[in-house]
Amino acid sequence: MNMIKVIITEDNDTIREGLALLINASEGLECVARYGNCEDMLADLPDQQVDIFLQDIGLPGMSGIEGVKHIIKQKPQATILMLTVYEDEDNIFEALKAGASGYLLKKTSPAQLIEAIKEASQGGSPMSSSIARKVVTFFKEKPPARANEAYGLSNREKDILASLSEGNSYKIIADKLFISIDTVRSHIRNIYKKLHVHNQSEAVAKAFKDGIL
Amino acid sequence: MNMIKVIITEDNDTIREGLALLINASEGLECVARYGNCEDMLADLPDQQVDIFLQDIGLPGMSGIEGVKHIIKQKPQATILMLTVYEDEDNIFEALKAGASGYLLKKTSPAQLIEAIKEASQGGSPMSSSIARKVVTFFKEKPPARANEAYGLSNREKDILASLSEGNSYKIIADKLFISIDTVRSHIRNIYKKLHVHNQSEAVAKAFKDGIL
DNA sequence: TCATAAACCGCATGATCATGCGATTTACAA
DNA sequence: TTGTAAATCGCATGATCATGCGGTTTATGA
Repeated sequence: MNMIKVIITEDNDTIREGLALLINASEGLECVARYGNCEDMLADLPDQQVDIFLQDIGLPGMSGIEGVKHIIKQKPQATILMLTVYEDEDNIFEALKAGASGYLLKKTSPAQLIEAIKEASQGGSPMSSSIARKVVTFFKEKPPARANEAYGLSNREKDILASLSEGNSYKIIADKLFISIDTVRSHIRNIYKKLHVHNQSEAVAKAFKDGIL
Repeated sequence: MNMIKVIITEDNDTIREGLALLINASEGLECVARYGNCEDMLADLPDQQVDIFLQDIGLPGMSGIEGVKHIIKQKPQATILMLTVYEDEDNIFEALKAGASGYLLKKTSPAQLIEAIKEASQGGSPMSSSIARKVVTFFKEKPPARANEAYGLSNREKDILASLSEGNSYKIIADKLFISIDTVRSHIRNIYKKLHVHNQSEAVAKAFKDGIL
Protein backbone atom coordinates (compact mmCIF):
# COMPACT_ATOMS: atom_id res chain seq x y z
CA MET A 1 0.00 0.00 0.00
CA ASN A 2 1.02 3.60 -0.55
CA MET A 3 2.08 5.69 2.38
CA ILE A 4 0.61 9.18 2.71
CA LYS A 5 3.65 11.47 2.47
CA VAL A 6 3.52 14.51 4.73
CA ILE A 7 5.68 17.63 4.88
CA ILE A 8 5.64 19.76 8.00
CA THR A 9 6.49 23.46 8.14
CA GLU A 10 6.45 24.68 11.74
CA ASP A 11 8.94 26.89 13.52
CA ASN A 12 8.53 25.53 17.04
CA ASP A 13 11.04 22.70 17.33
CA THR A 14 9.14 20.82 19.98
CA ILE A 15 5.87 20.86 18.10
CA ARG A 16 7.48 20.07 14.78
CA GLU A 17 9.40 17.07 16.04
CA GLY A 18 6.40 15.91 18.01
CA LEU A 19 4.25 16.02 14.89
CA ALA A 20 6.87 14.14 12.90
CA LEU A 21 7.01 11.42 15.54
CA LEU A 22 3.26 11.19 15.69
CA ILE A 23 2.93 10.91 11.93
CA ASN A 24 5.68 8.35 11.54
CA ALA A 25 4.15 6.30 14.33
CA SER A 26 0.82 6.22 12.51
CA GLU A 27 0.07 3.48 10.11
CA GLY A 28 -0.05 4.61 6.50
CA LEU A 29 1.51 8.00 7.24
CA GLU A 30 5.05 9.12 6.68
CA CYS A 31 6.72 12.45 7.35
CA VAL A 32 9.10 12.85 4.41
CA ALA A 33 10.48 16.25 5.38
CA ARG A 34 10.12 18.98 7.96
CA TYR A 35 11.13 22.63 8.02
CA GLY A 36 11.29 25.56 10.39
CA ASN A 37 10.34 28.11 7.74
CA CYS A 38 8.70 28.44 4.35
CA GLU A 39 11.81 29.51 2.48
CA ASP A 40 13.63 26.24 3.16
CA MET A 41 10.53 24.21 2.42
CA LEU A 42 9.98 25.98 -0.92
CA ALA A 43 13.62 25.51 -1.90
CA ASP A 44 13.23 21.74 -1.64
CA LEU A 45 9.76 21.68 -3.13
CA PRO A 46 10.58 20.83 -6.76
CA ASP A 47 12.23 17.56 -5.73
CA GLN A 48 9.61 16.45 -3.23
CA GLN A 49 7.02 13.82 -3.79
CA VAL A 50 4.35 14.70 -1.27
CA ASP A 51 0.67 14.23 -0.55
CA ILE A 52 -0.10 16.54 2.34
CA PHE A 53 1.43 19.77 3.62
CA LEU A 54 0.98 20.60 7.28
CA GLN A 55 1.48 24.32 7.38
CA ASP A 56 1.84 26.68 10.33
CA ILE A 57 0.88 30.34 9.81
CA GLY A 58 3.02 32.23 12.29
CA LEU A 59 6.48 31.59 10.89
CA PRO A 60 9.68 33.61 10.84
CA GLY A 61 10.16 35.25 7.47
CA MET A 62 7.50 34.39 4.96
CA SER A 63 4.12 33.73 6.58
CA GLY A 64 2.50 30.36 6.22
CA ILE A 65 -0.23 31.85 4.06
CA GLU A 66 2.30 33.33 1.66
CA GLY A 67 3.88 29.92 1.68
CA VAL A 68 0.60 28.34 0.61
CA LYS A 69 0.44 30.66 -2.38
CA HIS A 70 3.92 29.62 -3.45
CA ILE A 71 3.16 25.94 -3.02
CA ILE A 72 0.00 26.24 -5.07
CA LYS A 73 1.87 28.12 -7.77
CA GLN A 74 4.27 25.20 -8.15
CA LYS A 75 1.86 22.38 -7.38
CA PRO A 76 -1.70 23.52 -8.03
CA GLN A 77 -3.15 20.21 -6.90
CA ALA A 78 -1.34 20.17 -3.56
CA THR A 79 -3.37 19.37 -0.47
CA ILE A 80 -2.46 21.78 2.27
CA LEU A 81 -3.73 21.73 5.83
CA MET A 82 -3.22 24.78 7.97
CA LEU A 83 -2.28 23.93 11.53
CA THR A 84 -2.26 27.07 13.59
CA VAL A 85 -3.38 28.94 16.66
CA TYR A 86 -5.01 31.72 14.67
CA GLU A 87 -8.75 31.62 14.81
CA ASP A 88 -9.55 34.99 13.27
CA GLU A 89 -11.55 35.20 10.08
CA ASP A 90 -8.90 37.08 8.16
CA ASN A 91 -6.38 34.30 8.51
CA ILE A 92 -8.94 31.62 7.83
CA PHE A 93 -10.27 33.16 4.64
CA GLU A 94 -6.86 34.23 3.42
CA ALA A 95 -5.58 30.70 3.84
CA LEU A 96 -8.54 29.19 2.04
CA LYS A 97 -8.33 31.74 -0.73
CA ALA A 98 -4.65 30.95 -1.12
CA GLY A 99 -5.58 27.34 -1.66
CA ALA A 100 -5.49 25.54 1.67
CA SER A 101 -7.75 22.50 1.78
CA GLY A 102 -8.30 22.36 5.50
CA TYR A 103 -7.79 24.39 8.63
CA LEU A 104 -6.99 22.87 12.00
CA LEU A 105 -6.30 24.48 15.32
CA LYS A 106 -3.25 23.41 17.27
CA LYS A 107 -5.42 22.30 20.11
CA THR A 108 -6.57 19.44 17.87
CA SER A 109 -5.87 16.09 19.51
CA PRO A 110 -3.26 13.75 18.01
CA ALA A 111 -5.92 11.22 17.09
CA GLN A 112 -8.05 13.84 15.36
CA LEU A 113 -5.02 15.19 13.56
CA ILE A 114 -4.14 11.81 12.10
CA GLU A 115 -7.76 11.34 11.16
CA ALA A 116 -7.76 14.77 9.48
CA ILE A 117 -4.68 13.99 7.41
CA LYS A 118 -6.25 10.78 6.19
CA GLU A 119 -9.49 12.58 5.38
CA ALA A 120 -7.65 15.27 3.48
CA SER A 121 -5.72 12.74 1.43
CA GLN A 122 -9.05 11.21 0.43
CA GLY A 123 -10.40 14.50 -0.84
CA GLY A 124 -12.01 15.78 2.34
CA SER A 125 -11.52 19.13 3.98
CA PRO A 126 -11.08 18.69 7.69
CA MET A 127 -11.72 21.74 9.78
CA SER A 128 -11.90 22.35 13.48
CA SER A 129 -15.59 22.79 14.11
CA SER A 130 -15.29 26.38 15.30
CA ILE A 131 -13.52 27.17 12.04
CA ALA A 132 -16.21 25.45 10.04
CA ARG A 133 -18.83 27.58 11.72
CA LYS A 134 -17.06 30.73 10.67
CA VAL A 135 -16.83 29.52 7.13
CA VAL A 136 -20.48 28.55 7.08
CA THR A 137 -21.55 31.84 8.59
CA PHE A 138 -19.84 33.56 5.71
CA PHE A 139 -22.47 32.19 3.35
CA LYS A 140 -25.44 33.17 5.41
CA GLU A 141 -27.38 35.91 3.72
CA LYS A 142 -28.33 38.75 5.94
CA PRO A 143 -32.06 38.99 5.27
CA PRO A 144 -32.36 42.74 5.81
CA ALA A 145 -29.14 43.49 3.94
CA ARG A 146 -29.81 42.36 0.38
CA ALA A 147 -33.42 43.29 0.24
CA ASN A 148 -32.95 46.82 1.45
CA GLU A 149 -29.78 47.34 -0.44
CA ALA A 150 -31.40 47.18 -3.81
CA TYR A 151 -32.04 50.78 -2.76
CA GLY A 152 -35.44 50.59 -4.37
CA LEU A 153 -34.11 50.77 -7.91
CA SER A 154 -36.83 50.20 -10.48
CA ASN A 155 -36.35 47.61 -13.20
CA ARG A 156 -35.80 50.29 -15.77
CA GLU A 157 -33.15 51.87 -13.60
CA LYS A 158 -31.41 48.54 -13.23
CA ASP A 159 -31.47 48.11 -17.01
CA ILE A 160 -29.81 51.44 -17.47
CA LEU A 161 -27.28 50.82 -14.74
CA ALA A 162 -26.38 47.51 -16.37
CA SER A 163 -26.00 49.19 -19.73
CA LEU A 164 -23.78 51.84 -18.19
CA SER A 165 -21.56 49.15 -16.73
CA GLU A 166 -21.09 47.79 -20.23
CA GLY A 167 -19.48 51.07 -21.16
CA ASN A 168 -22.33 52.53 -23.16
CA SER A 169 -22.73 56.29 -23.42
CA TYR A 170 -26.02 58.01 -22.74
CA LYS A 171 -26.61 58.24 -26.48
CA ILE A 172 -26.03 54.53 -27.03
CA ILE A 173 -28.23 53.60 -24.11
CA ALA A 174 -30.98 55.82 -25.43
CA ASP A 175 -30.78 54.15 -28.84
CA LYS A 176 -30.70 50.65 -27.41
CA LEU A 177 -33.72 51.24 -25.21
CA PHE A 178 -35.59 53.35 -27.77
CA ILE A 179 -35.90 56.35 -25.47
CA SER A 180 -34.49 59.84 -25.62
CA ILE A 181 -31.14 60.79 -24.20
CA ASP A 182 -32.86 63.09 -21.76
CA THR A 183 -34.84 60.20 -20.37
CA VAL A 184 -31.60 58.34 -19.86
CA ARG A 185 -30.25 61.35 -18.02
CA SER A 186 -33.37 61.46 -15.95
CA HIS A 187 -33.11 57.80 -14.96
CA ILE A 188 -29.46 58.13 -14.10
CA ARG A 189 -30.20 61.19 -12.02
CA ASN A 190 -32.64 59.06 -10.04
CA ILE A 191 -30.19 56.20 -9.74
CA TYR A 192 -27.64 58.59 -8.28
CA LYS A 193 -30.19 59.85 -5.77
CA LYS A 194 -31.15 56.36 -4.69
CA LEU A 195 -27.61 55.08 -4.41
CA HIS A 196 -26.30 58.32 -2.90
CA VAL A 197 -23.56 58.67 -5.50
CA HIS A 198 -22.57 61.36 -7.95
CA ASN A 199 -21.02 59.67 -10.96
CA GLN A 200 -21.06 56.54 -13.05
CA SER A 201 -18.04 54.84 -11.57
CA GLU A 202 -19.28 55.09 -8.04
CA ALA A 203 -22.72 53.89 -9.07
CA VAL A 204 -21.33 50.86 -10.88
CA ALA A 205 -18.99 50.03 -8.01
CA LYS A 206 -21.81 50.26 -5.49
CA ALA A 207 -24.04 48.13 -7.68
CA PHE A 208 -21.44 45.39 -7.79
CA LYS A 209 -20.66 45.56 -4.11
CA ASP A 210 -24.30 45.33 -3.14
CA GLY A 211 -25.18 42.63 -5.59
CA ILE A 212 -27.42 44.70 -7.84
CA LEU A 213 -25.22 43.83 -10.80
CA MET B 1 -27.64 18.26 32.86
CA ASN B 2 -29.56 19.71 29.93
CA MET B 3 -30.64 17.48 27.15
CA ILE B 4 -29.99 18.59 23.57
CA LYS B 5 -33.46 18.84 22.04
CA VAL B 6 -33.71 17.71 18.45
CA ILE B 7 -36.47 18.07 15.87
CA ILE B 8 -36.47 15.84 12.80
CA THR B 9 -38.10 16.67 9.49
CA GLU B 10 -37.82 13.75 7.11
CA ASP B 11 -40.43 12.22 4.86
CA ASN B 12 -39.18 8.65 4.80
CA ASP B 13 -40.90 6.94 7.74
CA THR B 14 -38.22 4.31 8.24
CA ILE B 15 -35.38 6.78 8.29
CA ARG B 16 -37.27 9.24 10.45
CA GLU B 17 -38.22 6.74 13.10
CA GLY B 18 -34.77 5.22 12.98
CA LEU B 19 -33.21 8.62 13.61
CA ALA B 20 -35.58 9.29 16.48
CA LEU B 21 -34.71 5.98 18.09
CA LEU B 22 -31.01 6.61 17.61
CA ILE B 23 -31.19 10.07 19.14
CA ASN B 24 -33.30 9.04 22.09
CA ALA B 25 -30.93 6.17 22.74
CA SER B 26 -27.99 8.56 22.89
CA GLU B 27 -27.00 10.10 26.16
CA GLY B 28 -27.73 13.80 26.34
CA LEU B 29 -29.90 13.82 23.23
CA GLU B 30 -33.63 13.89 22.97
CA CYS B 31 -35.91 13.95 19.98
CA VAL B 32 -38.74 16.26 21.02
CA ALA B 33 -40.70 16.12 17.77
CA ARG B 34 -40.59 14.65 14.29
CA TYR B 35 -42.38 15.50 11.08
CA GLY B 36 -42.85 14.18 7.58
CA ASN B 37 -42.95 17.62 5.99
CA CYS B 38 -41.98 21.23 6.60
CA GLU B 39 -45.50 22.59 6.79
CA ASP B 40 -46.38 20.56 9.88
CA MET B 41 -43.06 21.33 11.47
CA LEU B 42 -43.46 25.07 10.92
CA ALA B 43 -46.98 25.04 12.30
CA ASP B 44 -45.70 23.72 15.62
CA LEU B 45 -42.58 25.84 15.62
CA PRO B 46 -43.72 28.77 17.79
CA ASP B 47 -44.36 26.45 20.73
CA GLN B 48 -41.24 24.34 20.45
CA GLN B 49 -38.22 24.59 22.63
CA VAL B 50 -35.49 23.15 20.49
CA ASP B 51 -31.71 23.15 20.06
CA ILE B 52 -31.08 21.38 16.79
CA PHE B 53 -33.08 20.85 13.63
CA LEU B 54 -32.30 17.81 11.51
CA GLN B 55 -33.62 18.74 8.13
CA ASP B 56 -34.04 16.69 5.00
CA ILE B 57 -34.04 18.50 1.64
CA GLY B 58 -36.17 16.32 -0.61
CA LEU B 59 -39.57 16.64 1.05
CA PRO B 60 -43.11 16.60 -0.28
CA GLY B 61 -44.45 20.13 -0.51
CA MET B 62 -42.09 22.78 0.71
CA SER B 63 -38.45 21.82 0.18
CA GLY B 64 -36.15 21.48 3.14
CA ILE B 65 -34.22 24.54 2.04
CA GLU B 66 -37.35 26.66 1.92
CA GLY B 67 -38.08 25.25 5.35
CA VAL B 68 -34.73 26.48 6.61
CA LYS B 69 -35.57 30.00 5.49
CA HIS B 70 -38.82 29.89 7.40
CA ILE B 71 -37.19 28.52 10.52
CA ILE B 72 -34.53 31.23 10.42
CA LYS B 73 -37.16 33.88 9.94
CA GLN B 74 -38.87 32.81 13.17
CA LYS B 75 -35.79 31.75 15.12
CA PRO B 76 -32.72 33.49 13.69
CA GLN B 77 -30.41 31.75 16.12
CA ALA B 78 -31.60 28.24 15.30
CA THR B 79 -29.02 25.57 14.62
CA ILE B 80 -30.03 23.57 11.58
CA LEU B 81 -28.26 20.55 10.20
CA MET B 82 -29.11 19.40 6.73
CA LEU B 83 -29.26 15.63 6.41
CA THR B 84 -29.69 14.68 2.81
CA VAL B 85 -28.57 12.66 -0.16
CA TYR B 86 -27.95 15.73 -2.30
CA GLU B 87 -24.32 16.38 -2.87
CA ASP B 88 -24.54 19.02 -5.59
CA GLU B 89 -23.16 22.48 -5.02
CA ASP B 90 -26.44 24.26 -5.64
CA ASN B 91 -28.19 22.52 -2.80
CA ILE B 92 -25.21 22.89 -0.50
CA PHE B 93 -24.78 26.61 -1.03
CA GLU B 94 -28.48 27.32 -1.06
CA ALA B 95 -28.84 25.57 2.27
CA LEU B 96 -25.93 27.43 3.81
CA LYS B 97 -27.16 30.74 2.43
CA ALA B 98 -30.55 30.04 3.91
CA GLY B 99 -28.90 29.63 7.30
CA ALA B 100 -28.07 25.98 7.82
CA SER B 101 -25.19 25.45 10.22
CA GLY B 102 -24.05 22.08 8.95
CA TYR B 103 -24.52 19.69 6.10
CA LEU B 104 -24.42 15.93 6.46
CA LEU B 105 -24.95 13.18 3.93
CA LYS B 106 -27.33 10.37 4.74
CA LYS B 107 -24.53 7.88 4.42
CA THR B 108 -23.11 9.36 7.63
CA SER B 109 -22.76 6.63 10.26
CA PRO B 110 -24.97 6.73 13.37
CA ALA B 111 -21.96 7.38 15.59
CA GLN B 112 -20.82 10.27 13.44
CA LEU B 113 -24.30 11.68 13.30
CA ILE B 114 -24.60 11.77 17.07
CA GLU B 115 -21.17 13.33 17.23
CA ALA B 116 -22.20 15.92 14.67
CA ILE B 117 -25.31 16.90 16.61
CA LYS B 118 -23.25 17.40 19.73
CA GLU B 119 -20.67 19.43 17.84
CA ALA B 120 -23.36 21.61 16.32
CA SER B 121 -24.95 22.29 19.67
CA GLN B 122 -21.58 23.49 20.88
CA GLY B 123 -21.22 25.99 18.07
CA GLY B 124 -19.49 23.83 15.52
CA SER B 125 -20.47 23.20 11.93
CA PRO B 126 -20.20 19.53 11.14
CA MET B 127 -19.97 18.69 7.48
CA SER B 128 -19.35 15.49 5.61
CA SER B 129 -15.80 15.86 4.37
CA SER B 130 -16.71 15.81 0.71
CA ILE B 131 -19.12 18.66 1.40
CA ALA B 132 -16.45 20.58 3.25
CA ARG B 133 -14.13 20.28 0.29
CA LYS B 134 -16.73 21.82 -1.98
CA VAL B 135 -17.24 24.68 0.41
CA VAL B 136 -13.52 25.24 0.73
CA THR B 137 -12.99 25.08 -3.01
CA PHE B 138 -15.47 27.90 -3.34
CA PHE B 139 -13.00 30.24 -1.69
CA LYS B 140 -10.01 29.20 -3.70
CA GLU B 141 -8.89 31.87 -6.10
CA LYS B 142 -8.17 30.33 -9.46
CA PRO B 143 -4.47 31.05 -9.95
CA PRO B 144 -4.47 31.01 -13.76
CA ALA B 145 -7.73 32.92 -14.04
CA ARG B 146 -7.19 35.67 -11.55
CA ALA B 147 -3.51 36.16 -12.17
CA ASN B 148 -3.86 36.46 -15.92
CA GLU B 149 -6.99 38.47 -15.64
CA ALA B 150 -5.37 41.19 -13.66
CA TYR B 151 -4.51 42.19 -17.23
CA GLY B 152 -1.07 43.21 -16.08
CA LEU B 153 -2.28 46.26 -14.21
CA SER B 154 0.50 47.83 -12.16
CA ASN B 155 -0.06 48.57 -8.49
CA ARG B 156 -0.34 52.26 -9.21
CA GLU B 157 -2.96 51.59 -11.84
CA LYS B 158 -4.93 49.47 -9.39
CA ASP B 159 -4.75 52.30 -6.85
CA ILE B 160 -6.19 54.70 -9.34
CA LEU B 161 -8.85 52.28 -10.49
CA ALA B 162 -9.88 51.76 -6.87
CA SER B 163 -10.05 55.49 -6.32
CA LEU B 164 -12.15 55.91 -9.43
CA SER B 165 -14.58 53.31 -8.15
CA GLU B 166 -15.03 55.41 -5.03
CA GLY B 167 -16.38 58.15 -7.22
CA ASN B 168 -13.38 60.45 -7.16
CA SER B 169 -12.75 62.81 -10.04
CA TYR B 170 -9.36 63.02 -11.74
CA LYS B 171 -8.61 66.15 -9.76
CA ILE B 172 -9.41 64.50 -6.43
CA ILE B 173 -7.39 61.42 -7.29
CA ALA B 174 -4.44 63.60 -8.25
CA ASP B 175 -4.62 65.42 -4.92
CA LYS B 176 -4.98 62.23 -2.91
CA LEU B 177 -2.01 60.57 -4.58
CA PHE B 178 0.09 63.74 -4.77
CA ILE B 179 0.49 63.61 -8.53
CA SER B 180 -0.69 65.86 -11.31
CA ILE B 181 -4.01 65.47 -13.02
CA ASP B 182 -2.24 64.71 -16.26
CA THR B 183 -0.51 61.77 -14.64
CA VAL B 184 -3.88 60.49 -13.54
CA ARG B 185 -5.10 60.84 -17.09
CA SER B 186 -2.06 58.99 -18.30
CA HIS B 187 -2.60 56.10 -15.90
CA ILE B 188 -6.24 55.82 -16.77
CA ARG B 189 -5.38 55.85 -20.42
CA ASN B 190 -3.14 52.85 -19.78
CA ILE B 191 -5.79 51.13 -17.69
CA TYR B 192 -8.24 51.48 -20.56
CA LYS B 193 -5.70 50.00 -22.95
CA LYS B 194 -4.99 47.05 -20.71
CA LEU B 195 -8.61 46.31 -19.94
CA HIS B 196 -9.76 47.05 -23.50
CA VAL B 197 -12.38 49.53 -22.34
CA HIS B 198 -13.12 53.15 -23.13
CA ASN B 199 -14.66 54.71 -20.07
CA GLN B 200 -14.76 54.61 -16.31
CA SER B 201 -17.93 52.61 -15.85
CA GLU B 202 -16.80 49.80 -18.08
CA ALA B 203 -13.40 49.73 -16.39
CA VAL B 204 -14.92 49.56 -12.92
CA ALA B 205 -17.39 46.88 -13.99
CA LYS B 206 -14.65 44.78 -15.54
CA ALA B 207 -12.48 45.20 -12.46
CA PHE B 208 -15.24 43.88 -10.25
CA LYS B 209 -16.13 41.00 -12.54
CA ASP B 210 -12.55 39.86 -12.77
CA GLY B 211 -11.78 40.28 -9.12
CA ILE B 212 -9.33 43.15 -9.44
CA LEU B 213 -11.50 45.21 -7.13
C1' DT C 1 -59.96 60.92 -5.01
C1' DC C 2 -55.38 62.05 -4.07
C1' DA C 3 -50.74 61.07 -3.64
C1' DT C 4 -46.87 58.56 -5.23
C1' DA C 5 -43.84 56.43 -8.24
C1' DA C 6 -42.35 55.01 -12.66
C1' DA C 7 -41.28 56.11 -17.18
C1' DC C 8 -41.07 59.28 -20.35
C1' DC C 9 -39.34 64.03 -22.46
C1' DG C 10 -36.81 68.83 -22.97
C1' DC C 11 -33.28 72.61 -22.37
C1' DA C 12 -29.19 74.75 -20.61
C1' DT C 13 -24.55 75.05 -18.88
C1' DG C 14 -20.38 74.44 -16.42
C1' DA C 15 -17.63 70.43 -15.17
C1' DT C 16 -15.35 66.53 -16.39
C1' DC C 17 -13.64 63.09 -19.39
C1' DA C 18 -11.33 60.57 -23.46
C1' DT C 19 -7.84 60.72 -26.49
C1' DG C 20 -4.08 62.27 -29.40
C1' DC C 21 0.74 63.48 -29.25
C1' DG C 22 4.25 64.50 -26.97
C1' DA C 23 8.04 64.18 -22.85
C1' DT C 24 11.62 62.57 -18.68
C1' DT C 25 13.37 59.49 -15.04
C1' DT C 26 14.13 55.18 -12.95
C1' DA C 27 14.68 50.44 -12.74
C1' DC C 28 15.33 45.98 -14.24
C1' DA C 29 16.01 42.28 -17.46
C1' DA C 30 17.91 40.69 -22.02
C1' DT D 1 24.01 48.28 -23.60
C1' DT D 2 19.70 48.37 -25.09
C1' DG D 3 15.08 47.86 -24.59
C1' DT D 4 10.92 47.75 -21.96
C1' DA D 5 7.77 49.04 -18.42
C1' DA D 6 6.33 51.96 -14.77
C1' DA D 7 5.55 56.37 -13.12
C1' DT D 8 5.67 60.94 -13.70
C1' DC D 9 4.16 65.44 -16.33
C1' DG D 10 2.10 68.78 -20.16
C1' DC D 11 -1.24 70.66 -23.62
C1' DA D 12 -5.22 70.71 -26.51
C1' DT D 13 -9.89 69.78 -27.90
C1' DG D 14 -14.18 67.71 -28.95
C1' DA D 15 -17.21 64.56 -26.48
C1' DT D 16 -19.68 63.46 -22.69
C1' DC D 17 -21.48 64.03 -18.20
C1' DA D 18 -23.85 66.02 -13.88
C1' DT D 19 -27.25 68.77 -12.38
C1' DG D 20 -30.70 72.35 -12.11
C1' DC D 21 -35.39 73.23 -13.54
C1' DG D 22 -39.36 72.22 -15.89
C1' DG D 23 -43.00 69.04 -17.80
C1' DT D 24 -46.73 64.66 -19.20
C1' DT D 25 -48.89 60.11 -18.80
C1' DT D 26 -50.07 55.92 -16.57
C1' DA D 27 -50.73 52.82 -12.94
C1' DT D 28 -51.36 51.70 -8.15
C1' DG D 29 -52.41 51.91 -3.51
C1' DA D 30 -54.10 54.92 0.43
